Amino acid sequence: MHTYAIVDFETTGLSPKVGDCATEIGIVLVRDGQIVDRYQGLMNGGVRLSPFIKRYTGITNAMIQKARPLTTVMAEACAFAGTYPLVAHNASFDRKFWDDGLGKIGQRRSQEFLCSVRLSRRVFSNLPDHRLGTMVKSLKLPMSGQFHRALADAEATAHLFIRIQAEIKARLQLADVTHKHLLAVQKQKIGTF
DNA sequence: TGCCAGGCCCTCTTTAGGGCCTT
Repeated sequence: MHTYAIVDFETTGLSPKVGDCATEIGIVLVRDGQIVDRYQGLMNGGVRLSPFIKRYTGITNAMIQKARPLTTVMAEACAFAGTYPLVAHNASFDRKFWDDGLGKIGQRRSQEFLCSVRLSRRVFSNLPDHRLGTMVKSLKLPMSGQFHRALADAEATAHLFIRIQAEIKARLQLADVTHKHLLAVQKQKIGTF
C-alpha cells in the first residue's frame, strides 16, 4: 500500500526566515488513490495577521488567539503524518514552514516532499497555469470548503495528486504507480511528460 | 494588490534573467 500525507499551510507570509509564522495546517492522507483520513489545526504562534492575510484566508486574529499553541498543533500534525512521504502544492513553500514548525518542537523531518506543481507541469502541460484553483477548475476536481483554508486546499491537492497518479498509471501503462515513478516524473526522467 | 523568500524551470542560457507558485 502506498500512503502519502498531503500538507497545506496557511501562514502570515512567505518565509519563516523573515518572521512569518504558520497559522493553520491541513493534512489529508491518501492511500491507494483514496482519501482515508484528515487533520486540521489552527495554531497560535504569537503573531498578528496583516489585513491582507485576513482577507486572503478568512482567518482572524480572534481565531488565532483562541487557537492552541503552535508547538502543540505541530506535534499533533507531525504524529498524524508519521513517516509517510509528504506532498504539497509548491512544496518548497510548505517545506519551509513544516521544517520550521518541527524545529520548534525539537524534531527533524525524516521524509521527503513531492511537489504537485512540478508534477502538474509535467502531466498537465497543456493548462494555462498550474495554480491550485486553476487545476481544480480545469480538471473538475471536487472542492469542499473555502479556498485558502488549510484543509480545503489540502483536500483539493489530494484530489489533484490522485488524478496525477491515475494519469501516470494510464500513460505509462503501469500496474502500480510507486514513489520512484512519481520522483522520476517530477524530475522529468521517464515517460513522455 | 504586491512587496517581502526561494526553489524550480525555461530560454533570447550556463560568467543570467525572469516567470511561476505558495501566504
